[in-house]
Amino acid sequence: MRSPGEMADAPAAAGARNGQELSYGLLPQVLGYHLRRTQVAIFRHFSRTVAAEEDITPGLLGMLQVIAANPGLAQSRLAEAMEVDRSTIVKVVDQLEGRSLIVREPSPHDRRSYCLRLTEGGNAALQRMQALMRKHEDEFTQVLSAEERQLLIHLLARLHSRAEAEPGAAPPR
Amino acid sequence: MRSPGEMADAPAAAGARNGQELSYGLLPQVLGYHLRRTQVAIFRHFSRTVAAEEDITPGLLGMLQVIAANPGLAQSRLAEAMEVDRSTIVKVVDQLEGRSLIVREPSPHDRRSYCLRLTEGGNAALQRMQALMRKHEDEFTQVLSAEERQLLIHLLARLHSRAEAEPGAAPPR
DNA sequence: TATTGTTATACTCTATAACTATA
DNA sequence: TATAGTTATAGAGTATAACAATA
Repeated sequence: MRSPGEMADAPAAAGARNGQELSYGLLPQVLGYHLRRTQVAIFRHFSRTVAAEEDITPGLLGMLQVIAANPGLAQSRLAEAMEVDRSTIVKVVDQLEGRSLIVREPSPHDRRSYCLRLTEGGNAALQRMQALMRKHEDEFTQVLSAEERQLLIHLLARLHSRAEAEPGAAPPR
Repeated sequence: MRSPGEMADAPAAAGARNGQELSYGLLPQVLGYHLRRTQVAIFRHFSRTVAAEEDITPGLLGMLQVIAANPGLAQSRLAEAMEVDRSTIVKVVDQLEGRSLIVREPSPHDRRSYCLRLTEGGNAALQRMQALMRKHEDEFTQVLSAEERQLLIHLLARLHSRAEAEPGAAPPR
C-alpha cells in the first residue's frame, strides 16, 4: 500500500497546498472514481483542443458520427443508439440542424418520422472534427502504448456491453 | 474490422429494433465514447444496488470517503480534492450535514473556515455504504479477472493523473 | 393501441460573479 | 490583498408526463 507506482494513488494536481498530504481513502481502489476522473480529464482536453477550433461537444460529435454512419436514421433510432430519451434528442437535432450540419427530411414511408442526414457542409465539418478528434485522443493517450490504448478500450467495451445485458438493466421502452 | 471479438463493436443493447443493424461509425475506436458508456453503465448499476439501499450518489459517497480519510478537512480543501468549485461544495456539505452524516465544526485556527468531520452515524453509514460499494463494483466488474480490473484502474489512473499535469490544464485557482 | 416527434417542466451538476467576514 | 464560505444565477444535460398526428 505504500510503494509508489504499485498502487493507483493520489492525482498529481491536488494537495501540497498547505504542505499537508491529503488522503483519498479507499477511492484509489474504486473503479468508478477513476472513470469519473478520466472522463473529466478527457472532456477538458477535448474542450481545449477539438472544441477550441470547431465549437462542438463530445456528445454532439457522437451523434453526428452515428447519423453519418446511418443516413436516413429516425430520431427515435438515434435516441436508442445514444441511450437517451426521445425528448432529449429533439434539442440536439435542433442545434445540429440550426447550424446546417444535418437536415430533417420527411420519411417517405412514415409521415410521423424524419430521416436525418448530414448536409454537405456537415460532412465537411465532420471530416475536420474527426481529424481533430483523432489528434486529441492520440495526445490524451500518448502516455499509453498503442497496445495499452487498445486494451483499455477493450476492457471498457466488455464492461459496458456486459453491464447493459444484466438483469434489471435497460428496461424496455 | 469484421471478426467479432477482435474489435470493440456495437453494444449488445441497441439495434435489432427494426431488424436493421445500426452502425456506430468510428465511435468504437473512440476512447471517450467507451468512457462515457461505461460511466453511464456503472452509474446505473450503482443506482440499482448501492443507492437502492442507502440513498447516496457516487459523488456524495466520494466526498464522505475523503472527509473520513481527512478529519477536520476544510471545505475549500475538499473542493480542491474533488476538483470542483468551492461554491459547488456548499450544497453538498449542506446535504450531508442535513442528514447528520457530517458536522461543520468551527476551526480553532481560522474563524473563516470549518472543519468537516463524520458523525458517529456518518461513520456507521459509511461502513455500510462501502460494503455495498465493494459488492457493487465486484458485481459490475465480474466479467473481468482481478488482474484485468487492476490493470484497468492503473491505465485510467495513468491517463487522468498525466492529463492533469499537461500544459493548459488545471489553471491555478 | 402503439409510435413519432414535440413541448412543458423539473431536477442534478456545475460554474461565474459578487458578497461578508475574516486573515 | 487574499482567502473561506456563501448566495444568486445561469447553463448544460437529463428525465417524466402529456399532447397531436399518424401507424
